[in-house]
Amino acid sequence: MKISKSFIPTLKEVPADAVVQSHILMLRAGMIRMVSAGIYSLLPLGYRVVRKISEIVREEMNNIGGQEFHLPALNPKEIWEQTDRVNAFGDILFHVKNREYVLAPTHEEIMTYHARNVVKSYKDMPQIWYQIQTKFRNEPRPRSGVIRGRQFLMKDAYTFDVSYEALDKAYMLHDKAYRAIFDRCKLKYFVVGAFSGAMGGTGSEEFMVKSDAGEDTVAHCDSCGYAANLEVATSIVNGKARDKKSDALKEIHTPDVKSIDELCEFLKIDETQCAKSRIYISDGQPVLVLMLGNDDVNESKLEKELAAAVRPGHPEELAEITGADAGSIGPIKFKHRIIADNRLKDANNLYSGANKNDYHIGGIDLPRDVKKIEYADLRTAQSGEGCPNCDSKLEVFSAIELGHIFKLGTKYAESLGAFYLDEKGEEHPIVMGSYGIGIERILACFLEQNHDEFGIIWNKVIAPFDIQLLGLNMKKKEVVEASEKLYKELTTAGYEVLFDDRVDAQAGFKFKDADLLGMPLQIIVGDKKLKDNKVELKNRKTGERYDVKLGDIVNKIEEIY
RNA sequence: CGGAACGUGGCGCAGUCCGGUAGCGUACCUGACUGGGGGUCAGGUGGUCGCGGGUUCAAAUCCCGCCGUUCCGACCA
Repeated sequence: MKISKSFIPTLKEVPADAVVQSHILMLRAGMIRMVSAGIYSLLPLGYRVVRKISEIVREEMNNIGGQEFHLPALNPKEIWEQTDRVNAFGDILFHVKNREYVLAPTHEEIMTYHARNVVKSYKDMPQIWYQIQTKFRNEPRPRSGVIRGRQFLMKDAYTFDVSYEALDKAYMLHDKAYRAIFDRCKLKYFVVGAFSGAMGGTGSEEFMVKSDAGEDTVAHCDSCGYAANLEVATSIVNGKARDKKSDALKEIHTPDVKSIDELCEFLKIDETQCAKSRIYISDGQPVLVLMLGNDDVNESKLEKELAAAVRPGHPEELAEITGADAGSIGPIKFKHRIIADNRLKDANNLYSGANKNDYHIGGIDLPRDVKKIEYADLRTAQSGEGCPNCDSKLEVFSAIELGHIFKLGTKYAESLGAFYLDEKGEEHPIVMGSYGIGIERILACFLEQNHDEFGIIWNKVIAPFDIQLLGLNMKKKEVVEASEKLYKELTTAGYEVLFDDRVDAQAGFKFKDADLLGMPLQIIVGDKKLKDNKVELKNRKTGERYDVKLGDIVNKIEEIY
């Protein structure tokens, strides 16, 4: 393709609205333009990449026996009411104003609609159905360019099986296909979900990429692959060792001491001698949560432990419940439920609040002084702590969710009436799985991982073109002739070539554009080297340059590409 | 939905406090020169200053309302 005849609007300056690297690069390289918040047009260069990514996804889905559909994005609302998902999605679901239609945010309903009354026998299964299609979600806050949009491309797949055992197989196939897809796209990714090699796992796995632009926080171990959302992540940290001798309880006057740090400073003690108190309200009842030192309470873990939603107590509530303000609260004489983090298990000689302003209590022996205490894992894991699966250290960072595979079960089959008959003629609901991949997210994640200060660095798999051919001075006849000839030769040899044939652009301009657009190889045709019958071949990633004789160019490319 | 910032030729910004000729860089058009890291010179095109209302002799500028975009938070099947 010749640049002089193409629509590739590159930008020299960084657009004010773009913050994350992938977004900046897509805008600067002329791949996308925003139409409205979270709504983007893919320009020709961007769409070429999206098509290449889609083709890889398609091949790997077909490899595991998937059959491609193309379903409507416009759905009758009635079907969504049958599964109660008009309610479940709430404001996220787009509604059409002049018909009883909704814009589909996903396609469990429609796929199940097609399966019901058609997939009637155990002989009809297994089935793997998928599509690559536009989804619509009224995100309250679109952000990070294409990473979180109101309209986006998703590969969504659905499996139909006779049993949970058969579903496990379908799930495994998708796990395999997803790894193949992300490997082929050369993404550095990891998998979150308790999938420790044993069959089944938890029934859900997320494929993620580390990125500051990510919206999830995860703990990950590079050496064994352990990965978990921070909401559930565990880590190995020492508890408070029990001292041989327990001191007696003693009340200490601690004026104006509010935080653990201030308490340690005031009493010249270590924070691991302190039990931090937090009051939460759950089901209208107060709960005292004790943490060792400055450990953070993980509210998700607490909610799981209590099997109910929690919220921190308001200042007025704290005074009413304990008789003291935050900073002076503790377990001694506390009249309600007490849960302590596992690090405090059976600890003694602890300092904590006295439930009396400006006083703390020392010498607390939990088994001796706090009879009705429960223990649980309530802390938030931190970088540098021990991996729960191996001897290595955890790292905590934010990440982007690229794909999700999920064992659905029979929920949709039951609510939409998709049943089949088994060998004995008995009726059962079809057992389903659901599997998604964000297509633009693959693109964004790739860019997050593959760029430098000058621009994009594509690999050959998803690059929009293999080669950018630069005719430096297109007013010189020799340069025009040589580069036009190379363009034909390379195209004939099967390479996709973006030919910078612009007459009015200076050499420097073309170099900058080529580095920004980032095709794996650049061929530079200038009159100086042409005098020796040579052109320059540049590797965008490594920066290596080769002077190559005109007749050898295809051979040289085959050698290094 | 809560907090904050911004909105001025295609893009990046100044001007707003203190009301009075819309400005700079870049891009674009014409011509000449230049031709290996976003080139030089000369001459040009292009703006309802987000929208609506108000104050005023006069509003990009002051006041009120709305809209849009971005960031932080909440939310995220």
